Amino acid sequence: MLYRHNSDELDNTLLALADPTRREILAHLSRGEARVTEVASHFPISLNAVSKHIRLLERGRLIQRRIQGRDHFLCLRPVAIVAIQEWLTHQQHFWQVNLAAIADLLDAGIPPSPHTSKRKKS
Amino acid sequence: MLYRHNSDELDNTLLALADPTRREILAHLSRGEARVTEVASHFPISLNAVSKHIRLLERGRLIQRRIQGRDHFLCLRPVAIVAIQEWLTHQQHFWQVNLAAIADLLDAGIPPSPHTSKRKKS
DNA sequence: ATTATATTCATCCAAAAGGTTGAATATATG
DNA sequence: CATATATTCAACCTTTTGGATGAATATAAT
Repeated sequence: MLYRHNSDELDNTLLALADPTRREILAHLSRGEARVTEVASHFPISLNAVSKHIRLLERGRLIQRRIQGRDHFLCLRPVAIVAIQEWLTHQQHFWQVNLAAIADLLDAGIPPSPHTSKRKKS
Repeated sequence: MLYRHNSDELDNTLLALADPTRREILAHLSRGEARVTEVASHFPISLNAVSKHIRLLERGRLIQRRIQGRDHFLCLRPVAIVAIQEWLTHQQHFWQVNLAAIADLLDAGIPPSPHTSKRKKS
């Protein structure tokens, strides 16, 4: 990625989501704000490991931190999710065109060639 | 991630999306299927690098490959996108509750405190 | 003032990502 | 056959992840 350092925001958001522990942290925070130690207590990994996950979630703009004394309260920050959904919706425009084309072929009785559709191996 | 190896599918899909080159590859494929070399010609990196990106996109179930002679034709595979959107929608249910709470506070004239949520920290 | 709690920082490690180059493997084409 | 093309495989390098542990820092409580 030496030749491209725009779109970092979406990168960071998607990367932060691409880990089951971090998604679980988000799920916990969806039930209300919590301190770092509270969050960490639900995971079999070290507090420090959770602290690192939280940093990545912040980098992805998925959570935010409010420091009060020695406690760091975390809460969700839904802005980034909207950005992802916008991107997905934009992509899906093309993808659904693709899907529609496949459906048309099937509808016309053309046998599904190995590429255009593997459609439900069901 | 020694303690958790379920949910790998979503992991692989999101990780595959968390790179601008790979998202550009998807954008190219959204305009129709293409061979590996055709895709690679649009990027300033080596063919091998693109080949690796393609492997990650396959692992994320975002594209599929049809081999015809020496040519490998790639096309989009929208299934995974649906999985992501389902996950996002499920999450957003909670997140929008959170947003609604913030909106309520603002509506009541409470100044936006840095943490955006003074809901029961009991 | 001392101790306990909450959190990060620093370091280390193994594995993976993202890139390179060079070789191998098919498959077309002359 | 010989050669060119399409693609992957195999190393290698550097940076980042995801984990661990131990030390540092800041704040709270006794």
